[in-house]
Amino acid sequence: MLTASTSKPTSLRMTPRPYHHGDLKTALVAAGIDILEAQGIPGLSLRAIAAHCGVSHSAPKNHFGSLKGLLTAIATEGFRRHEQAMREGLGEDTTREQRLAAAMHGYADFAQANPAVFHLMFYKQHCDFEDAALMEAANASYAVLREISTGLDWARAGLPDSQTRTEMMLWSLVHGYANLRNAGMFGRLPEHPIGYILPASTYREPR
Amino acid sequence: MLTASTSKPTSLRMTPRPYHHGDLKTALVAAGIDILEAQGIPGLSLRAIAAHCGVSHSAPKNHFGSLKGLLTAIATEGFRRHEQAMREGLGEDTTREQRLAAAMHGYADFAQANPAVFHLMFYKQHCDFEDAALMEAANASYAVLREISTGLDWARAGLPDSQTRTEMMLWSLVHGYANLRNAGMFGRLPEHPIGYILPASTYREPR
DNA sequence: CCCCCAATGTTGACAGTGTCAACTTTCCAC
DNA sequence: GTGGAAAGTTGACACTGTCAACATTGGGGG
Repeated sequence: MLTASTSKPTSLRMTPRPYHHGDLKTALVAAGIDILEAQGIPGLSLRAIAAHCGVSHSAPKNHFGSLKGLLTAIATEGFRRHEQAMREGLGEDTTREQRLAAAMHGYADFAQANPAVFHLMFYKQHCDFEDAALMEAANASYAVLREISTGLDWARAGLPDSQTRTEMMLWSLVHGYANLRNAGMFGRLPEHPIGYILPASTYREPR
Repeated sequence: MLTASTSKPTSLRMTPRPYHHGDLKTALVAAGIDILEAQGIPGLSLRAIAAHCGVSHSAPKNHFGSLKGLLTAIATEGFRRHEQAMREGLGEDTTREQRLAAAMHGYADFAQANPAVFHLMFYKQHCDFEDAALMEAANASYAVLREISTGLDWARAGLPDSQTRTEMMLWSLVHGYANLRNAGMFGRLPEHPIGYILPASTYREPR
């Protein structure tokens, strides 16, 4: 049997799909995110991602070891974009409360726009939370909320760790809101943006 | 090769595993919950559940149609237990704020004690949220929080739907707290029970 | 009382999955 | 140049959910 074309080695300048991809690692993560948001986790498979990159089903193993490794890399990229989404609404000239509200909106909006990636980012069974890069990206994302809430105190007075409790409260609030909304749990309730259920001093009109 | 025993048809009174199980549907859900909490979602498979009940790999299809159907049934049972967990701490003689705090503790404790089932209950990709039984169980669970928060108002004044906003805020807060704690996101923060980050009037000392 | 039929379980097959071992191709450092 | 490591391919394996065809059981109408 003769292979029809693509048999010419390097004669013409047509770059006939080189044996080595060039930047397969990045391409796999990007393809994974695309498939994830298009078809959800059930449609995401190592083989589908590999095929999407025009590469054999076993190629990803060289870069990520296992499916969990690839999912961890996807979640890491997700945290980077998540952090970016939170920082985008942050003007330097606004009050601390307004900055906090903007970050909360960024948090919730990202979750709504990228539900599958967002879910992956916080699901232990799929990602390796021992991974250094993932931890770094996750901490960088949390640091946004942490920085902005510094000095604020909504937690009850008279208890220690007021700063920590404020962070936990705000994080829980926005994270639960994002999850419940993505799950459709607010379906029969009137629509209320995250700003409507934030503590009073962080309120701002939704855009 | 001879099968050792269980070859006698019906001679002795030993009930040699009758062809029909009797209550397979319930047994499958119970086995599913057990496997789910022991090995997480990756260990949960139709075939494993069937084997756990001593039944062929295809028997569940008669009762649930597909894997999604079985997972939906598991989630439904999860919501029933979830509601029960919330109601357990509710004494009739305490104040409304104390009752609310008790329900919040029940919510968070259930999530911590049954992380895999809890996760399943709020994940659209796995469950069929059109299922009538699931919806009924989920609404019954939400009704606890709804009943108890009636008349309370922590959301900002001057905006409409204060009751709805109060429900959304409390639900988001406890749901996010449960999820983040289960995901290990509070790992490096000091431990704070849900009572510590509830709005001031619902505070009670943790048991 | 008996027989038929619907409900319940079983068996075997199929396509699809992640993982691994053995192999080939390419590129880079010495 | 050349040897070895990195990158990609191929084929196999066990496992999964789903389906069609079949076997078994038990209950309700003749």
